[in-house]
Amino acid sequence: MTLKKIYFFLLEPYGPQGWWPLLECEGGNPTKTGAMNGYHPGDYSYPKTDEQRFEICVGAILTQNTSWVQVEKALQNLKQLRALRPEAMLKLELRKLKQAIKPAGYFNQKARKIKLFTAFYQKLNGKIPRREELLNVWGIGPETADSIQLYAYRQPSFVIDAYTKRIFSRIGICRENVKYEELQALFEKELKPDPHLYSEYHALIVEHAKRYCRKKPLCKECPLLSVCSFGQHKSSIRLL
DNA sequence: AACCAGGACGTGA
DNA sequence: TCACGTCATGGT
Repeated sequence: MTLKKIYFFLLEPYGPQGWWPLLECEGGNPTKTGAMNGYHPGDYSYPKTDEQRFEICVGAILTQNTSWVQVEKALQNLKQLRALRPEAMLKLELRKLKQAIKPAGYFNQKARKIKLFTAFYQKLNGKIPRREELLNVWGIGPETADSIQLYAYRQPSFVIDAYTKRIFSRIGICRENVKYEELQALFEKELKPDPHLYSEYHALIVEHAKRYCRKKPLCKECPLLSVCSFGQHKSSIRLL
């Protein structure tokens, strides 16, 4: 009940976020960050094509510990090179790949990760990968695996990230060093396994963390002020 | 001019 | 298991 209530507390002020952002989609909205056209609020029917699915996977790797604006630039470069398809990506010279994704940082590691993932992706031949399979690919950790599951394949895996831990530990629901699978299990227990709900919730969490629940939080006008125990003495509603 | 961003891996205790 | 160092660019 608590987690579902918080969901609506976020949805009301922010509205549907239109994740996962794509380079382009019909009737998409401009990003808040860059000049892309890929947010599609309220439309959960993406990816519509296999190219979009692959683009989401690559974006999920590129955005590891990196802001999305930088990832947009990298994706644009890859698009320019026509490399946002598995076959082309595997053929692309390693140094050209590194050059293209340089804006997103960690380009040595990420180039290798993308190559390895692409080989894995191609072997799937359209099948949906299991979470364990994804985790066995070098460079795919829990968050990236769940992002791919949820946004590329519409599987009900709840994505946990640093923002999720920050927000929900401040609220008082968990501690700040809660383990990934532990917090994920809580969300997946409290919420029905609906990919639309999971997608929207995670996107809202990111938006909320950027707007109010920053490192230095802006608690004054926070929409969650009434349910948050941060900096207060009110009894916490700790579930973990 | 530090600090941070939609993490993951390798290492040594 | 776990804490810590490393990877790298660009925006604020």
